[in-house]
Amino acid sequence: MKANLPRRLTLKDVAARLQVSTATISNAFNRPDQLSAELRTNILKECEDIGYFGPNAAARSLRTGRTGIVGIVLSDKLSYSMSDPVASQFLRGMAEVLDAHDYNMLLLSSHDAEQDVQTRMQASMVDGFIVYGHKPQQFANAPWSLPNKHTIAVDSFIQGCASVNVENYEGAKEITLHALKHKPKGVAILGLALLDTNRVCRIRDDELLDAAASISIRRLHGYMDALKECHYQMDSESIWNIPESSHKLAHQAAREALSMINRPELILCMSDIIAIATIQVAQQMGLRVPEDVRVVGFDGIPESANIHPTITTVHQQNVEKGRIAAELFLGLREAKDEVLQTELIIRESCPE
Amino acid sequence: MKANLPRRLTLKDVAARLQVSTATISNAFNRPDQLSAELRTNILKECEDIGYFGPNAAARSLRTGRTGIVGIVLSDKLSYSMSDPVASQFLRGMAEVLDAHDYNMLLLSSHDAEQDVQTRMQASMVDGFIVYGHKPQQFANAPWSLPNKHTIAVDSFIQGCASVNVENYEGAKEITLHALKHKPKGVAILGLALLDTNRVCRIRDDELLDAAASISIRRLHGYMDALKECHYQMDSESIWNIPESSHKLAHQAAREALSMINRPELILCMSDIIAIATIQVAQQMGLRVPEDVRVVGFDGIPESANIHPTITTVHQQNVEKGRIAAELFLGLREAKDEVLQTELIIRESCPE
DNA sequence: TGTGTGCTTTTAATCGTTCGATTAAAACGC
DNA sequence: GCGTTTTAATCGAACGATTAAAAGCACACA
Repeated sequence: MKANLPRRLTLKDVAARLQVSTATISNAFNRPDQLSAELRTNILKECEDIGYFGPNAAARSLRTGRTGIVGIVLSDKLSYSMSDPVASQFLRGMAEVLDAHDYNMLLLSSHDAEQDVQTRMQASMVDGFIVYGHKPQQFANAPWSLPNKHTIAVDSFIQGCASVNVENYEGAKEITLHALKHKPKGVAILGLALLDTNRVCRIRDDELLDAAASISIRRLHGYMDALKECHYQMDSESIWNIPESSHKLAHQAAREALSMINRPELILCMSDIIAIATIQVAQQMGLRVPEDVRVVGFDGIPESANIHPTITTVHQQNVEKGRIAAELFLGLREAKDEVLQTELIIRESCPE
Repeated sequence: MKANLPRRLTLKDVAARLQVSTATISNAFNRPDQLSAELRTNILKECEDIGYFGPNAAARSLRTGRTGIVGIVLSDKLSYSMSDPVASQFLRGMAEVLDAHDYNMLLLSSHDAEQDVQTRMQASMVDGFIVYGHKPQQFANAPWSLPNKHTIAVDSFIQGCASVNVENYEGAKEITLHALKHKPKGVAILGLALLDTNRVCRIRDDELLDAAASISIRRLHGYMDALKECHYQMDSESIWNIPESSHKLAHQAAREALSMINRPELILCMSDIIAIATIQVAQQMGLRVPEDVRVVGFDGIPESANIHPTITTVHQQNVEKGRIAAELFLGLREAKDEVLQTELIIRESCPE
């Protein structure tokens, strides 16, 4: 079935047909100024006629040394649940800028095979990488060194690479200070991906150290410091770990938290998804939000303003984060560690 | 800053260092059986030492004619809102299979520039395409003809390409027949992307013809035929178009529908996202679901089982859809038009 | 001595472009 | 009509790998 295919057309074929050199055809596509307009029109017309769609990408890439592709490295979990609105916004911002500069995105999930990832990355046809939402330990060990392929870290730091982060610590601290004004009786924390496990569980303080670089830990520190400042004492009994931002898992944790003998009057959630799930659970249990229990989120996804009660949260500029990551990648802005400000948004789930 | 870079390493460098031919190095990576284990170990060690990560992808691709990349063509809207759980599941299924066969995914959004899309596709470094969620008219005009790059259509048909679809018509008809058993007084339909517009609006019958190939239209026909069988008469006053599956837009349409003078007692929603939004609006208006108004969805996303009331819906196997698309692409199954069965799931929002 | 047999390694011909250098032709200034 | 610059098209060497086919080699068997 393949035998009778007419072999892929090349520059040479077009050149032969038109009795000009291959270089001229190439120029017709890449440097319109190098040949007369008339000839160029002819060439393009001939190409269309015989079905030549333009220079072969692999050959061009070999010759020029660039691919026009950026590898998006997503953590295992993320790539399997792009439904995360936060990731989605980030992707949108990134796509916007990359699109405008004729870059395409190659999805690379940073698989289980941890060791393997550098090799797979190097083997892929890209000009560089934007690494998003990875486990910090994955890249932490060695200074980053894929020659000729520069890398941007997002929501994390990689040795020797520019990065984009948000004020996770500051945002978490600010919203906590806000929420504590009302002097809630007890406080619970529903954390996101604090541990390297797949189950919802409570957390012991000593388990946290190794993940010290992750955004979740920084948020946690923000919570804790605010609590300390207000003379609250947290026992680790009141901190949950939710492995990923899914409604189901968040429901489970929320139910546990709200079923404690001393039911907390404030629940600090590390994402809006978790906050939404928590409010749902509370309502199912006949609790009023915010009267009986106050809930705050993190991220500021659109949905947080659409449900009832609307959610008090820390807004982060995800789209902008994506744009900046792309611009850093493209060299459109000075390579350094960018930190985006967050904004406290006070809504119904935890008013003044 | 670039001057002192030690130039990228090649097969040749390794070969020179080890005093063997480049062919041997190549074989060390690609055909372990072609050389002695001992030599191979040496080679691999040397590569690691000097920092050679394996054959250059572009060169390999030029030589072999394949890239190991599949282009995922997403409609404009989709690529900007991957948060759609349906797309997310589909992607997961696809990624699973492709991953296992060492294929990577290149994201191509089928941009505004309609005409341009074929050219962009041909110019990209991929072995072929999986086209998902595109506007049918985009590919309808010409028979598909990118030489040597085969294409799989998902949730649609493209002339001359294998495809994966689900029983949109059948599923829609079945759930409607179920819902009508209870003899609701009035029926409203909240449709998804029935028209090529960005606004929520009601629909005139005559506007529908041109989009006849889309999955939404097939669902609509399912609804309508079921209604007809049960001697219901729909005026176009009761059909809404929601341009994309977002909570916000769905809220708007639901509010309009539920504010009609003759409030419908059944609302047929073309996605679970829309159904969820509709239920929220109903509850805000003090209506009970299903007592005052029954609501059914489509898709069967996980969330539909987690909210209250749980949603009666048409489950479609999105993950499986992704797997099949990937397998068709890889030639792992016979190329033809696959149609996946749907399953009616009866839950609280529209019980028996 | 010759020759067949495995197993390793090398030879050498591509793959389809790009792009700096080069030449030929045309245009310009005086 | 002669030097000089501009413009347009060509030349030819890479780019970094893959892969049949050929060659080398050690050994055994007749």
